[in-house]
Amino acid sequence: MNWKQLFPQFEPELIEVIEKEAVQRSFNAGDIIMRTGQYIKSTALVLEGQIKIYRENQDGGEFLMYYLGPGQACAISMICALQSHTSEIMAKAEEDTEVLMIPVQLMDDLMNKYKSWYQFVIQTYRGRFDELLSVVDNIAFRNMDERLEFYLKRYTDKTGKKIIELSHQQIADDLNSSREVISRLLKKMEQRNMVKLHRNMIELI
Amino acid sequence: MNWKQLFPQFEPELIEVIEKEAVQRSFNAGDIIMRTGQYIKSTALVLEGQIKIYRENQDGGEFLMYYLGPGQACAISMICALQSHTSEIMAKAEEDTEVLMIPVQLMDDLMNKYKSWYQFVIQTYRGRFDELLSVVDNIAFRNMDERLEFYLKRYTDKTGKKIIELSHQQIADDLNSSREVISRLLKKMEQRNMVKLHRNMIELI
DNA sequence: GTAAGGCTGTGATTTCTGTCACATTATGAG
DNA sequence: CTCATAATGTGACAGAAATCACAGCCTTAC
Repeated sequence: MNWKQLFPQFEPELIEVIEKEAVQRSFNAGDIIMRTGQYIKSTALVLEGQIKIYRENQDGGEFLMYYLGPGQACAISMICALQSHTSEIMAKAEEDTEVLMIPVQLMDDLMNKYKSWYQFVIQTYRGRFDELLSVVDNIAFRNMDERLEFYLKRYTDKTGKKIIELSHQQIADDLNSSREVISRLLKKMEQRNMVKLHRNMIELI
Repeated sequence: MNWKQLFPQFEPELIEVIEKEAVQRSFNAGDIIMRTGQYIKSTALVLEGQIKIYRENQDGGEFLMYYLGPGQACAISMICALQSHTSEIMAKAEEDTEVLMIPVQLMDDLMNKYKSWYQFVIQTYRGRFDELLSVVDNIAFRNMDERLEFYLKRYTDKTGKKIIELSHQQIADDLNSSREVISRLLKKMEQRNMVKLHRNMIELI
């Protein structure tokens, strides 16, 4: 696939460098791409698929922070990379995913030489920061019903589809809640004609 | 005061530029430095005092995200600045505060010309991002008692003092909880010999 | 077809937190 | 000193959400 279309803002010289230095990798749905505590050796540009960025606690609870789709990059890996820190988050392929791995060592150089890369990094930071802010807003100020609605909306916004292919358990995990609670809330939403429930699938109306 | 000591990593040329272009401003304890929705015209370097960065919801709830002390800068204003966005957060002087305001227009230039500035921005991003992450962790995974302990610990870490001069109400606001809940939890902590309670003051043991 | 296992629905119960109501105590202004 | 006000203590209750228990139901493998 022609990855350049996903990053039209990149200048030709930058594209050349990336083509020369970056490595394309594939992940299957469910693969862990990065785990907490692991050293970060490269920054990933997403070409295809979806990557789920989440936080894990000691009891195995997974808390969704955001998704990365085609044309996006992991802000954390860019920051960590620049100072060779370890990862504070987990990244998992939600679907089969293609990424372009750019070695850490290049970061500084790219930042200095290519305006379009610099802009991209800044923009990525800002985007992720804003997403984190809205996550904080939600858990700080909202009840589970509103958080669930936000979650579903974000999911469909991201994928473009009105169909959400997730079990109640998966949603509960992402929201750090429990399956029963999510089931009940979804039932209420169905009664209010906001969704239609099927097995492993929720239809937004 | 000699602000350069606070930023020893800055190169001489950078210091010169800042001295020429930046404006020093004072805020009194309680002053709002920036509010949600406001345009950002400059980035602030904190010289003295503490600035509280928080998120406000429609009902007036204030949710503390983190503090900025001497030698630190507002990451959000750096990001917003670069794209002339509006602020997503509130900033309030917790104590009497001195800041150095650097006009937005300079940002790009500083980033390109001064390695030490670039490093500083990156480092600031990473620091704030990490703080936000631990905030998310806390509200997502922890109960109020643990969040309170974390809050108190963070406060003393920040100020270096073992004395916390806040009313229960103020703490409740920061944690988006209620005064009674905080009072009760503090009482429990006192019974477990973790703190001593006084009026408008908590002593950590 | 049938058995097993993964989903989903639902009631009962408990825990945590927020809210209301009001008592008590400390502080500072006059 | 005295009173007004702010801060704190505490009981009672309400609501949201977590947990437990279990019953159907849909797939898939065999």
